[in-house]
Amino acid sequence: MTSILMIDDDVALTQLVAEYLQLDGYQFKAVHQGPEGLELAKSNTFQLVLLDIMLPGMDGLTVLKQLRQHSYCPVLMLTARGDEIDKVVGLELGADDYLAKPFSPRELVARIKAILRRVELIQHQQQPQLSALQVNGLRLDSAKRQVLVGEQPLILTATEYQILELLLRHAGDVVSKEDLSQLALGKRLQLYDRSLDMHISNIRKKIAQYDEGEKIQTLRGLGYVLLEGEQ
Amino acid sequence: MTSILMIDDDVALTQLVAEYLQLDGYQFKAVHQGPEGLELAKSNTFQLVLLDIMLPGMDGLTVLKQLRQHSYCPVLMLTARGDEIDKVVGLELGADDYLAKPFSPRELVARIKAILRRVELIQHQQQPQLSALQVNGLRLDSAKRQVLVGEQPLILTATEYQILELLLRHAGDVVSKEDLSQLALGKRLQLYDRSLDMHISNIRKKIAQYDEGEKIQTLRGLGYVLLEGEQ
DNA sequence: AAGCCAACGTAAAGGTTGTGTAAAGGACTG
DNA sequence: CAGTCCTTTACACAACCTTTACGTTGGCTT
Repeated sequence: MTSILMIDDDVALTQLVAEYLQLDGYQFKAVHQGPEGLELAKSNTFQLVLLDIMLPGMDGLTVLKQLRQHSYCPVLMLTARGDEIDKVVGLELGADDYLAKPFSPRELVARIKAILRRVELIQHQQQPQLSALQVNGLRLDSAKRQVLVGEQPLILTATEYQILELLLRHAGDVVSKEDLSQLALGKRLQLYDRSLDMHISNIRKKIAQYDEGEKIQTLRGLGYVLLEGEQ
Repeated sequence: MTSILMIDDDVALTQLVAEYLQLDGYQFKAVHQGPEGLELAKSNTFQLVLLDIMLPGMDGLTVLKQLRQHSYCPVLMLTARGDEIDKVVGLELGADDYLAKPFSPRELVARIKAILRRVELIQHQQQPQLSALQVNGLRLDSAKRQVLVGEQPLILTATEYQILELLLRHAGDVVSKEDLSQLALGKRLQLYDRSLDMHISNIRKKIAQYDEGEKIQTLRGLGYVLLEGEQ
């Protein structure tokens, strides 16, 4: 059961959000004070925290900063309209996303799901027993931070390795460009941002030096898949 | 019991609509002021809202915009004749349909039923326990966003997949072209719009590569059904 | 039964959008 | 300040969706 904590002094808003998230099957709890929220968040019993920036008593950014000293728990910041600066600061402090008020419940749920899906990707990523795995002629050696094509080690940059590792660890699954960008490049995918495409292109080129077969398949509009050779 | 809220300052009209909808077995309530209607709509006790664009006090579009920040509740906009622009704006703000005044009760009821049916389709769609299902030689793997014919995976475009998934999830039921267009293509079905027909044609062609049997049956004037093999 | 017409099937053309990639531009490092 | 890496720019291309056009089908009228 996924539990979500909301820290916001707007009681009416928290009640509204409570309704929607409970409809979607989430466990939900709201508190209206910064310090109280911080304590609860630190307890690590919630999979996600919705955090308002404007809070009486203790600023949302302060809460975030202190929380990050204890916990990686994903945080979605809620900001009043036009707090551009706060957004930037929040993301730098380690917020996972931000959402400007007023927001639609639809949008909120979509953002929450996106974050949780990404967290799952990361956790899947970190399973140590999969430190070495082999797919379709590619061998990942995450201890050495290296990928082999056949016997040939690829000379990858740090970013290229991260992207390829992510794809390898989810071989057969579609990984969205949004997720790849956030997890490997550490930034939201912007319109007309082509850098991820370039990395993919470069990775393909390096693999193709040793193996002509198609490894990374493009799914237009969806993302990329690392093809498994045969089932 | 399905409850419908009508927000319209024309008292005579609301009484008329009340009669018809109650005859059809709907719970009905009318209010004549924007703010009051907004409060009621936000309470989520109604399955559908009929919303007049011309309202004293608070504009119907404003009501809609504010409602959408709190609720998914379906909205059918009522517009005075010739408010073409309003229609467009309303649909962009998230109205589900519009109906020009004066309208016949018969038409109103038809539109209401269409919207409610679509909402049910979507809800049915979202049931996660049905992530994998098999019908008549077709297997849906929604985790991988893939459909298999026998063992062969189909190479579908995003749109084709959406259409086929919708049909598969309602196998044995007729799905209207209007619904398919709105849910898979994201637009109302226009007169002489043949793009949905083309998608169906292409899907059939792709399935037929591996299985000659008739999967998608046309019901002239009604829509399409994904045939279940045997009962 | 013939004829009409609207709905549908689909090939081909048209237009739009996302992606591939070379090359140039920045940013950082030692 | 040279080298490495990441990003941006620019253009080409391919995939995709839609439109057009014409043929076919099925229901309805006369």
